[in-house]
Amino acid sequence: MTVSEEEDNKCDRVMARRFVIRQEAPVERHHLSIDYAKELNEQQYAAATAQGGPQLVVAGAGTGKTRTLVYRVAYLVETGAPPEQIVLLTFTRRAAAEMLSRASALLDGRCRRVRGGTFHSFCLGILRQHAGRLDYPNNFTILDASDSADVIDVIRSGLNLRLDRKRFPRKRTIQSIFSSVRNRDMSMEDFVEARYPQFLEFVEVFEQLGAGYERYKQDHGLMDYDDLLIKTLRLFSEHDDVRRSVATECRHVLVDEYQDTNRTQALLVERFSSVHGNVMVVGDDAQSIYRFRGADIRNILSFPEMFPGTQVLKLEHNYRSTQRILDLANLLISRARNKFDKRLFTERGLGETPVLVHATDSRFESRFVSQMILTLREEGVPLSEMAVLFRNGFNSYDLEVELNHRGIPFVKYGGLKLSEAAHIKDLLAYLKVVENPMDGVAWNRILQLLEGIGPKTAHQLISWIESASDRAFEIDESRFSPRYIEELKRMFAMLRYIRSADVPITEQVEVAVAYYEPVLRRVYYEDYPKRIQDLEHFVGLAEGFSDRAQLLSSMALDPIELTALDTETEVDDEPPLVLSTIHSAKGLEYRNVFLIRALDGVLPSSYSIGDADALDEELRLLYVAVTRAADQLFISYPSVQYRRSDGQYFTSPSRFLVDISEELLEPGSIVEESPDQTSDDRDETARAFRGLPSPSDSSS
DNA sequence: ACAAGCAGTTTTTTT
DNA sequence: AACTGCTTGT
Repeated sequence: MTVSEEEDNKCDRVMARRFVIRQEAPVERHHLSIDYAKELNEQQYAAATAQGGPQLVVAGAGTGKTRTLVYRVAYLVETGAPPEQIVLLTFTRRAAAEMLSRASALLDGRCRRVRGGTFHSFCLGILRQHAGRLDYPNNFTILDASDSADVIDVIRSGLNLRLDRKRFPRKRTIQSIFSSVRNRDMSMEDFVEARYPQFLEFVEVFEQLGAGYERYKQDHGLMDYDDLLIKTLRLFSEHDDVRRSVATECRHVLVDEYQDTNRTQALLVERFSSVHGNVMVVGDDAQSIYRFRGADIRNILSFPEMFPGTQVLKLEHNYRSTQRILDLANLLISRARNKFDKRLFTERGLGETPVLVHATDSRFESRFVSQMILTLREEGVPLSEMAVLFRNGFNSYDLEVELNHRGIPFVKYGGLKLSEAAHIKDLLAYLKVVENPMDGVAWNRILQLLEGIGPKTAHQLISWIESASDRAFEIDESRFSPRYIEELKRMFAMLRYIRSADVPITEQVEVAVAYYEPVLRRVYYEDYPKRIQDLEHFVGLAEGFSDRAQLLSSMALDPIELTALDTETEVDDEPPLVLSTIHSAKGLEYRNVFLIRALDGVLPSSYSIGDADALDEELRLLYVAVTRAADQLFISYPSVQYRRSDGQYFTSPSRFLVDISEELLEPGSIVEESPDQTSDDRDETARAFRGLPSPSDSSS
């Protein structure tokens, strides 16, 4: 590690460093097993076979971005890059896995060893190796957003704030403020002033809380999502030898969805590629939809400045959608305040005009969607080639009931995650304290599940556990109240067993579940059967992991959708219909797309009204939804909705959709045939909906 | 002093 | 469904 030192001082401005890379000798085409020029269009070919150096690929929706990246990986491997030195950073684990399996299929598995994943998981791997350099134990545990909020809550109660009846923000809000500030290079004060002016008086308290939060994590071996990125960056700047050795192993860095990276991620990309200088980022400024989480559109716009010598490539030929869908998409995006001078074109033909369907209420909307889906399936469209999209996870509850009722199998992406359900969090907490006995949040959770232990006692017990870390999991009977001592002993016995060597991970989970089940029955006496089912699924899931640490980090970084489990167990041969938030549908395509709840206040979200930038992002979100559709797009909205406070109320359709000409977006209404007109009148499904009205029946 | 239970409020989007 | 604040019970 001393070798590096004399060079270090010369180049402390890492950002400006430029490396000249000798280009690899051009490879003649007949040596390659894939005919890239034939498989790709001219623009895609240029991107896939580009030589080293920084490359920015601006790719509109449906222009074969994924395909290009897949061929890029194959090309790099074929032309001699060691697969394990190619790093493919994507937005979700799912995306990485899909791309790598497609690339592997092209080259008989030779791409298997390509490293791929999210920024967070890639950084986790680096940190696990070098945590010691940051005074962290290498078995540090990861806090998800609600764990962080719990830590913040602990700090807050420790601070003994005198609030004189002023409303202090909820722990969740504070957590998101902290995260936003750290992801944005902004001062706490500026951010709070801009986003939460009502809390401006608390800025000092926030600063104090934030400092306490950082200290607590450091002292207890905990990292939150932001730490995974920020601490990696810090590791690199404080230990240049680490930066160099990591970057040496990153011969080619490929980044998907670059428009949704934040400042930290952009800096990480720069560090990763700081030895070889081969970095290709792919993105579409029109599809930037993660501003709320710190994504900075300037990353993609100023990429060429950050990486001098960047070659910019564009993909504009859309292969996904028919022209009428693109016409609508182009119109929508042209109304964004920041105009994007990109116009998608297709050779797929005109196709069907997108429809805007008005439903009287959400039940009608659900019935319309289910009925159309059944009709389309009868016409030969597989369920899995159709998707229902919506703004918020809970927008599909009505529809889910209807789909269950009709026996239509579905998976939902973007709803509640398995690891976010309270009972799974409880179970994971047992494993977490065993993995990291300093994890006070996890202790707090499981201690309060015992009868007779509330916040105060839990707090005392945790202080005792922390001070006795060497004798952790042993109990000295005399110190504890007889009210809960027996329960406590039972729990510690269970934890000691899980902790003992040579217990396979599945057995650890089984033991924890066996212990936890009676607790669950008591705490969730109202709805425990469903929760017990989830636990059983979870036991099965544990089999896929080699050890506890792996299971825990995977649960934090790659959460499993709660509903995905239900459908997995059904012995349905038919791949299910997809329900998804628009965010989770990013990068995917479907033949038929239903966008439901296209209401003002939902899409655009009521939170964005009054903020021009936020509204713009909602518009891009709509653009993303529209461009998922290949063949047909149905947008629908109910004109009456419920609200707990004032019952039913009238709604208005999304402001983005009201003034669009009927040429581009055809209005439709739902007609219910009276039951006696049909042969099978008792059957609900026999009532036909006419989703696509002929011009004559638009009388209502 | 602390735990537990009840009622009313509040929910974006995600690693 | 989860969180907060309030009341009651030990």
